[in-house]
Amino acid sequence: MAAAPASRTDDLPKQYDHASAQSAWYAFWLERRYFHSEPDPSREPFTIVIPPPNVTGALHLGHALNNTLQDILIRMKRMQGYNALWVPGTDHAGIATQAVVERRLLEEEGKTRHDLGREALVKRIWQWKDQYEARIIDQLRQMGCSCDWDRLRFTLDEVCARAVRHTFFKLFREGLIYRGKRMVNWDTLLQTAVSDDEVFHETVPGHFWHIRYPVIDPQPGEPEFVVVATTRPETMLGDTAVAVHPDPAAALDRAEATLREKLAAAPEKQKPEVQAQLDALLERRRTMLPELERLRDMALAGRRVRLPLLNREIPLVADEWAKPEMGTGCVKITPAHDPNDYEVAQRQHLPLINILRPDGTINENGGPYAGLTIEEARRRVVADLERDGLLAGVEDREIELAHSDRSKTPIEPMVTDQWFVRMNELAQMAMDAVTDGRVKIVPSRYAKGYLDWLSEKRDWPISRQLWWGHQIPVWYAPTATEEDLQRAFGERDDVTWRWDEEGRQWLICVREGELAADAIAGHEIRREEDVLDTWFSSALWPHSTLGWPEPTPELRYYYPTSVLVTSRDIITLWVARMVLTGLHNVGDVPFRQVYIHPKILDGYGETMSKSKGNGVDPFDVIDRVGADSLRFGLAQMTTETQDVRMPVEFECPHCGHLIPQTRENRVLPSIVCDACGTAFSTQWAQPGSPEAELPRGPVVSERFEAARNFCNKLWNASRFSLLNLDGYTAAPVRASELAIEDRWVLSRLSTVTRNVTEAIDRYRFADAARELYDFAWDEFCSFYLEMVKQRLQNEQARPVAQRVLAYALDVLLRLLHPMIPFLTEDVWQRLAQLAPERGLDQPSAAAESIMIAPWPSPVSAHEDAEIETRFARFQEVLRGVREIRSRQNVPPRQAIEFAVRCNVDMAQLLEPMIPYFASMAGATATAMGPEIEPPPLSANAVLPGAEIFVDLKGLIDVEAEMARKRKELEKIDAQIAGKQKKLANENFVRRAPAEVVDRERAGLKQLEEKRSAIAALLENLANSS
RNA sequence: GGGCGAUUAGCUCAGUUGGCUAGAGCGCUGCCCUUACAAGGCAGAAGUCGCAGGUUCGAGCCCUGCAUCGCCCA
Repeated sequence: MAAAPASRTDDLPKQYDHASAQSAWYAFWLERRYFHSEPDPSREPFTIVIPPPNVTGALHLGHALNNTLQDILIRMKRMQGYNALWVPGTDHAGIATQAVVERRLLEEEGKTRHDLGREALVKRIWQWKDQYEARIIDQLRQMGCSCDWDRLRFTLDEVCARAVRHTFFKLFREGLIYRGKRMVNWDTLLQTAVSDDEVFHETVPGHFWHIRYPVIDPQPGEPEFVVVATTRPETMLGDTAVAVHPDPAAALDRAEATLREKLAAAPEKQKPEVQAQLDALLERRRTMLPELERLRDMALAGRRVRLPLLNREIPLVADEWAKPEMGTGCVKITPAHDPNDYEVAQRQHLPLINILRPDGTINENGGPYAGLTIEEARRRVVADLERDGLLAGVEDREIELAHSDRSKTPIEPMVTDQWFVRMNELAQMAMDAVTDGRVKIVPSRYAKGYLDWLSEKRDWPISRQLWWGHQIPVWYAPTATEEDLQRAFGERDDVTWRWDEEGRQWLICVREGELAADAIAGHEIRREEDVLDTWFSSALWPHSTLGWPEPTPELRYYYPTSVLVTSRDIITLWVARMVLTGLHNVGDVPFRQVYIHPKILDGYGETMSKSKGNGVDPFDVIDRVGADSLRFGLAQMTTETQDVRMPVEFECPHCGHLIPQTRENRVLPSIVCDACGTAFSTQWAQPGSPEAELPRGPVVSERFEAARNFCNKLWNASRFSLLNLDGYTAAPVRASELAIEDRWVLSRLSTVTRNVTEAIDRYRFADAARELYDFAWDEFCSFYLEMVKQRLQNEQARPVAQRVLAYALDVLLRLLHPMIPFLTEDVWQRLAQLAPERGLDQPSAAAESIMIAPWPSPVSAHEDAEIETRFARFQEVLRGVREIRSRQNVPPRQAIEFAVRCNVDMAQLLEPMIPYFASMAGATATAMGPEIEPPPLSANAVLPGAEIFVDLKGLIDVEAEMARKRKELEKIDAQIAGKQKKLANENFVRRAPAEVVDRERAGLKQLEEKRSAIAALLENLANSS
């Protein structure tokens, strides 16, 4: 037998070196172009398009999870023989990216975007994009993602831009895109509209001002003033009416009825509170109703009030928006700056007066207040009202104030010109695709939110007042006639136009390229400056990345894609819109399935995000535990219903101490280690600041340690196998040559293969990971390797043992490869050197890389129930022997003897395992069978159908053993009592299924046997002491 | 206010069709540096399954209500 060359063992360290495996094998895969896919009609495609990460910043663990799951799917399908394509790319993320770059511009150079100008700012953002795209790609590669990098796309690149232009043009020509005035959330800092989902609400202390509006020519008996209340007094400059409820009595009745119901239903301790509300309402009715009804009559009579400060006459209108149970019962109407008031204005045909400039200062409609900021205007308006005696009072009040997510400044609602996509038919198409099953959402509960949201069919606002994005391809021609347009563009089918009644101008849309300012002779045209919402380009992602609108071979072959893997918060914003544009542009759904995975939360249950400071860079985890452990850990956590909660720690770079991350320290630029007292920096350290000079403390989580330990276990199991494959020869292995442990491990392997494949196919990643973890650790390592050791030392048995071991390891590595790509490839390549040809029936050359090796299939011929039963028995007895050894403190080195009392069948089952008791528990079996006489001084363990006696010849601590046995008896008595009670229940015996009753009876019998065995031993011990 | 989910050992989570004497990893305790692995081995302790009702022979699981937390929508 040849000794292993020294170099080989040196090459196999006792701990898995993830860093070297990662750098070596990713380069190898790239070099072999395994990630690349070309259309090939002879093979079935399996396609995933990446949810493109924002170039705003680097990836965190949420992205790591998302991409790990995609890679697991892609790698398994590739091994299964599909032509697997994973299209990578990034998203320009309009407002988010522009906002970061603008913020830095201001912080570092004190400049605004207007100082720089559009072209220069966009250039800067491209630089940012290049930097972060590279970073993101690097992160994905470090994680081992097998993306086809030749097909990398960016939502603003030429290919995607062309798809955007064609889509816009098509929708515009079909009349599905229109321009109109809408109430938007205006961010006065960034000077753009932001969508509802970019707005967060915060409760802030504020005031409630009561203002008197003088009634013009009040009739006798009528009040001289109408009092309104507002939290935003400066908006009065844009008031165009005051509203009062058309039937205040009925409205109060309804409010009263609601409160009475609530009172009846309220729990006792809340009753007083509700009662107080009711009393207040009744009081209000008594004191205020007559006045409100009088105001209502005045409104119907066309009475007007004078708007203070500006002296504008505005009508009193009757509208249900005025709530008699709230405030003064009257409400001022500012249609251009309040969404509800806007609706009132639509109903009552009131004019809109916009009082704001884009930067949030008051415009010329604000008269003497023009040019002031909102805050200044508010102070002046309040002061002036007070001077004129028109301020009726001020209350302190908490108000829910909308803030922009991007700039963190208060949102001003404002009516502006915006562009929209008409959703009616498009939304219906997208709904149908899910209801009729062309798109399957997994888990299915998420389909509800998708359908509910689409069913509202709200038009999609697509314009953004930004510079970073796809500029809307529309030119305005306010002076031209239709004849002019006809003359200029009548010959072109790539130009289309439409009359904008509201803006009194022609809108001209061009499919590609630009229109010159003098494209229409004698008229000047001007391009729309707004850009499209980022989601407009993301919505096209599954087909734009494949080359649409060109009828490319890729589009024909890979579309529809197989599955989209994403997180639930963008089901509506993104998934729904992809379905809709896919159907409209290509005529088919973009993907067959949508898999929604969990979110990663921090220790407080908050979503992980960079901006919050609780984001974890996958690099930190990879650096500490390796990409394989990161991936396997994430897969283990991906369960069906639960989000992943992950408390994280800072690792002190000086002493390695872990400091839990808290809400307080997670935003600090530097932290002082509480173990060694030395400071280190965090992700918040500004470049150039003193903190940035400190060594950086990575953020890590203990939750990856189990996966790390597992990878190390696998490494060592592989190491053992490799060290024992010297002299390996390939040859067919006949069934008759297989040892018990071979047959057992092959049987288990087949079952595991089936379960893992099914679990991954059903997106049950945690199940698949657990199946592999348990098998690899508890069966392959703890039993198979332990048992095969003996045969590997034996000249005769060695060749077959090596063949089975090489085969079993080979299959296990392949099953693990999608989750643990680097380690499995590393071992695969080493295995190839020792055992290049592997297999049981017909050994053949192994694939040159595990990445392209075939995915294992279950082998029914290997599944053997009898062997598995025998093993289960053996494992139980082994555990019994070990337990006695441990509880009697018999040192591991000291040999012991044991006997098993059991029936003949079981004795036969156990007989062949006798050598393994010796090697695995240091125990010699002296006898097995029904007629065993226990040694005089022994400890026992009672199993179903077997009793184990370990001969302790004077070593035994009798008192301890007796105490232990008494305790055990108590426990069993309780269990027996439970079962007896159950079986005494006639209802149970009569109504439960027979098999359940039988099982209970058998269980009781077993317990009783166990009880008497223990009682007998106790007596024996008592006598012998 | 509406919808979806969660609540199981100190921590992080499994638990399929109701049959459970409720499992795992980490942590904890005891023994062991046994030539694959101390990131390991063997053994052990630890749970009123959020609370209150209900259905059922039987509930961690099904139903109702409540509490707390999270997400989405208004």
